[in-house]
Amino acid sequence: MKPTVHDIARSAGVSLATVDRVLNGRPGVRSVTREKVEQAIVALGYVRDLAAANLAKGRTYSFCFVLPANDNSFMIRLREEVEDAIRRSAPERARIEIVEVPAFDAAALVTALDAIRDQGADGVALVAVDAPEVRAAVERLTQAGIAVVTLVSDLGASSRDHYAGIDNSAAGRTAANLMGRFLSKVDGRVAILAGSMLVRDHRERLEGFLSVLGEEFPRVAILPVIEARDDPALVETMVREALRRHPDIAGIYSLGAGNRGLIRVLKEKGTASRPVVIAHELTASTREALQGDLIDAVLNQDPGHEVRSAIRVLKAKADGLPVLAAQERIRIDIFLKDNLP
Amino acid sequence: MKPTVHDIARSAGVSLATVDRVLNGRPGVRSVTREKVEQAIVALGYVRDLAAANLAKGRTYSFCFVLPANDNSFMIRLREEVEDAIRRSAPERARIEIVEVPAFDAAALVTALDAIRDQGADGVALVAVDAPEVRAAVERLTQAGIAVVTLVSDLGASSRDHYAGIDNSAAGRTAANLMGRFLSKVDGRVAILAGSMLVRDHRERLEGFLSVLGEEFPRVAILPVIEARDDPALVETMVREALRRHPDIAGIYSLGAGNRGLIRVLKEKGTASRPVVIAHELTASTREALQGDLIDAVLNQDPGHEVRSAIRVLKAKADGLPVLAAQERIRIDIFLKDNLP
DNA sequence: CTGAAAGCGCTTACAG
DNA sequence: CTGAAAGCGCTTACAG
Repeated sequence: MKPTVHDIARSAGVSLATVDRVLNGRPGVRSVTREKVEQAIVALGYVRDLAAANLAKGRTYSFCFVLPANDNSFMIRLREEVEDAIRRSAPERARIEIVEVPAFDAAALVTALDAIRDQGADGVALVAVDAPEVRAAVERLTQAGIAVVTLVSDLGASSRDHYAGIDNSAAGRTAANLMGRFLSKVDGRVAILAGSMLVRDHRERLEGFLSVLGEEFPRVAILPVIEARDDPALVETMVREALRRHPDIAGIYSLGAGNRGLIRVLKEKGTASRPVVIAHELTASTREALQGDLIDAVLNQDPGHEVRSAIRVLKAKADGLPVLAAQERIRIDIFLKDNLP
Repeated sequence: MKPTVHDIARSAGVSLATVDRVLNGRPGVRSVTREKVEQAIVALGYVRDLAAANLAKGRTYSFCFVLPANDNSFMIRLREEVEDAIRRSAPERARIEIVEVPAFDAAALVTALDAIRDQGADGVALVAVDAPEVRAAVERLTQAGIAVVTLVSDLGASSRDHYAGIDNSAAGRTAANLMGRFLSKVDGRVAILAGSMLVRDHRERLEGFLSVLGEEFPRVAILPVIEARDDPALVETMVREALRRHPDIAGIYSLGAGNRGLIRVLKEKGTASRPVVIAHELTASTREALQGDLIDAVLNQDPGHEVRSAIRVLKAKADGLPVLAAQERIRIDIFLKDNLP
C-alpha cells in the first residue's frame, strides 16, 4: 500500500498536524522534530496525494483570460476554446473568467490587468501587446503572487511565468524554407502581408522569414511589408493593389490574420495563375482555400492546445508544481491539403 | 457554493447512500425515490467531484503497455516515455506496467494480451500487429471489460476503444506532396524504404504516398519497395545496393525506422549529390541529418504525446467518461531544419 | 512547538 | 428498499 500521512505520523512518532506542517514547509516545528518527520518521509517513500490535499483545502482555482476583442477567425476560435474550458472546469474546482479588451491597445490591456490584480486571482493568461507598460503591469501581477501566462503572443524580457504559444521566429523561417522550395523560379518576387508590427508574434515571423530567405534563397526579391491590421477588407484592398503594381509577384507570405480578404483576391486570379501562397492559422476559409488549391501551405497553432496548456500551467504554478516542458511545448502545425485534420 | 451530495440528500429528503445509488445508477431504489433525487440533481445543477469520488473509492487504475522489443530509436523513446509516465503515476493512483514482446510477432502479442486478461487490468495499450488473431485477442480483452487503446499502429476493424497515433495514410500523402515539390526535376525516380508490410502504419503510409504521387506527380517513377525490417544495418546494405543499381535515384522516402543506416549512406554521397530525402520520426540521428542537410524533411509523431494521450483515454474509459477528441488527436509533425524543437 | 478532532465530497459495508 | 456511520488522504482551526 502507498504510505499516507498516518504512516509517517506513526513512524515518526508525531501527530498528523506536525506531518502536515513539515510536508507543507510551514513554520513552528522544532528542527529535531522536522528531521524525524523528513526521515520518515524518505524512508517510507511517501508521495502526497494532491487530489486529497486539494479536497481538504477546499481549494478552487480562479483564473482570468484577457483576450483581444478581435473578430478574426483565430481569435474567435481562441475565445470558444476558453469557453469550452469554462464549461469543463466546473467539476475541476476552477473558476475561469474571460475579460475582453480592444485589440492592439496597450493602455486598455494595462487597465484590465490592474483591475484583475485588485480583484485578486490565482492566475492570468493574456494575449500580450509587446509594450513596456504591459511589461510593467505583468510585473505588478507576478509581484502580487499571481501567475502569468502569455498566450499566442509573448512579452519580451518580462516576468511572465510561461508562454503558451509557438516559436514565431521558427514559424517564419519554416515559411521561408517552404516558400523558397515551392517557388518554381529561383528569382521570383515575394510579398509579405502582416497584421501589425506592434505584436511580437508578427514581428518575429517577419524576422525569421526574412533571415532564411536572405540566406538560403538570395535571388528572391522581397517587396515592402503590407500592414493590414488583420482586417479582411483592408487585406483585400491592399493585396489587390500590390498585385496590380507588381504583376510578377511569385509568392505571398501572409503572416497575420484576415486571410478571407486575401483568398477573395486569389480566387479571382484562379488556381493556375496565382502566386505560391503560405498563410497562418487553419480556419474555415484557409482550410477551404487549401483544399481548393488557392493556398499551398498553412502554418497553424492549435488554439485548443494553447488554452488547455495555459490552464494546466496556471494550475501547476498555483500548486507550486513544476510544468512538464515537453507536454506544454506548442507545436507549429504545417498543413498541406494532404494532412488536414 | 457548488452543491454536494449533502445538498441533494437534504433537498430530496433522502440519505446520502440513496443519493449515491442514484448517482451511480446502482439498483435497489424505488422509482419514486429515484425520481425525487434526479429532480434535485438537475434543480441544484449538481456535478460530481470525481477526485473526491475516486478518493473515497480508493480507486487505483491498473494499466498495461505492451511494447515491441524493438531497438530502434523510436521504440526506445516510446518505452522511455512510458517509464516517465510510470514515475509520474504514483501520485495519481495509477499502476502502469510494461510488457515487452518480440517485434512483428502476432503470436507472441496474442499470448501477452491473453495473460493480461487473465491477470486482470483496467486498460491495455498496445502497438498492434495487424493480424486476425490479434484482433481476436483484443476482442477478448474488451469483452472482459478491459479498455484497449492501440498505440502508434492501429488494428483494422477491431473492437479497440481508441487509437493513439497519427493518420498514417495522411502522413504518406503529405510525404508525397513534399517529395513532388522538392524534386528539382519533374521526372526523377523515387525509392521507398519500409520496415515491414505486416504493420498497418507502414502499409498505410505507402498507400498514401503512392496515391498522391501517382495523381499529382505522374511523371515521377517509383522503384520497388525496399523492406528492411527497421534494422539500420540491413537498411544500409539495401540502400547502398539500390543506389548502385539506380544511380539516378532523385528521391528517397523512408517510411519506417532504422534511418541510421540510411544516413550513413547519405553521408558518403555528400550534401550536394544526395537525393531528396524524407523520413519519419525525429530521433538523434534524423535530427542531426536534418541540421546537416542530409535529409530534407522529417515527419514525426510525438511518442510523449501518444503515451500521455493513451493514459488519459484509458483513464476516461475506466471512469466511463467521454474523451475529448480534439485533445487526443495525435498530429503529424513536419520538421524542416528551421522548426526543430 | 505539538496534538486531538472535525471536515473536504464522496462511497461502502452493515443494519434494519 | 433505505439510512446512519465510518472512512478515503489530507488540512485546519483550536487548545494546550
